[in-house]
Amino acid sequence: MSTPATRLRADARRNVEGIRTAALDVFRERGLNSPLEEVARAAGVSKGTIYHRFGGRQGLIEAVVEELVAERIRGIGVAAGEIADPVERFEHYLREIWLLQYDEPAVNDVLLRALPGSEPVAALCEHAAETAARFLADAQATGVVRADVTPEDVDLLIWERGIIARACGQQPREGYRRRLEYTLRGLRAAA
Amino acid sequence: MSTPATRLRADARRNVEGIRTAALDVFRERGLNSPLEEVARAAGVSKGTIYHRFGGRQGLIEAVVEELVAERIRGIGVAAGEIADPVERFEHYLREIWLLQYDEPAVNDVLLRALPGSEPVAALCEHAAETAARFLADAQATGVVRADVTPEDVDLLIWERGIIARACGQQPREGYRRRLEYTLRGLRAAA
DNA sequence: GCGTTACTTGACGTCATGGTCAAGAACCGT
DNA sequence: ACGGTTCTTGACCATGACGTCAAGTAACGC
Repeated sequence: MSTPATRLRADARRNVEGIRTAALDVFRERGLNSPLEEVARAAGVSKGTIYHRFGGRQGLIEAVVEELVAERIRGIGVAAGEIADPVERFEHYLREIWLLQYDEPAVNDVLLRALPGSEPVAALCEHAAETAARFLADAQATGVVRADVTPEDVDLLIWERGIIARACGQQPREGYRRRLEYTLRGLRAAA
Repeated sequence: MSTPATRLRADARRNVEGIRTAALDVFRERGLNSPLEEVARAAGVSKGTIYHRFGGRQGLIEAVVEELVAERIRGIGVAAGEIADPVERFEHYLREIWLLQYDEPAVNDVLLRALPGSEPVAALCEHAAETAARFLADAQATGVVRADVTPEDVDLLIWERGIIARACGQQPREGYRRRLEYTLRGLRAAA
């Protein structure tokens, strides 16, 4: 949709942009399962137009996922990568991902792999999982993080947080954050 | 419904029992939000009958919640109460509740307070929360469990597990169990 | 300006769920 | 075995979502 083979008419271009913007808003607020009619209303078009322009929910998601979440997930990986201490790096990465899951419900719809068949989304998950695995291995090498934690455990801890954050509703961020630390602390080897 | 003012007709009594049994099955399998039509089918009656006999989902739940989960939740409290070591007692209680949440999806619908306005269900939650708080306080008194953990934290840790267990799907029990230990370990004070 | 074509609309069909109720079936006392 | 009463049924309405398409509207090229 970004560089169409045949140039779009002016109103169509306007609408595509409007829908993208509206989708960012609505998806941020309510997650990727929001009714498309909601997006349509916010964009001031009818839902038929969304189907025309994006082919349905999947296409729409793929059109906004980069701006919506991919950048931020990758940003966290990069920021963590700059931390020298492996344990701190690993824990910082996990903590930030977990907080992002709280702050952006849409992240969970991606991380929960709730969108089978979407190549860009799958790639994003893959990338996040690999980053986590790398950081985990480094952190375990120091002996501070338990050796019996598997990369799959980390994936699932992220998955679990996604489920929680999605259901979080009005839970205060501070308590959520504090409970993250319990799990993080539990990943360390006994002293 | 257990001791009706006016004696029920034979077919009605038969149906009430059939519906209760079917509800136990269906609720165990799919949680307390299963379509009532499902229960009706399993009981070999039509859904109208359920509305007649139990007044709707809420009434039906109240009619089975005792057998479905209350007994087991209380059982865990009692069993834990017999453990002498406060830390072990606290951890055992939490672990068993968490596992029950995995094993019986219906427990979560109760513990998640997803049934506003149901007195017996609310009482059950209350009881579980109080038990947990008591065990927590004892465990903290030994200095082994972090002093900054609040009873509300424990409530919410249980709540979080409920959300997770409910979404768990095909996740293997063993991994679920292992990840519980991370959190449990995280509740202990640093050594 | 005007015809052609791209674009948009919103009503429609569908599905899954919750809940209701008039009409018919089953039971029970006599 | 029959009448009155209790009980059950399943069609019915409502809601809220998805996805489609014929018909109407608006932009573009000339």
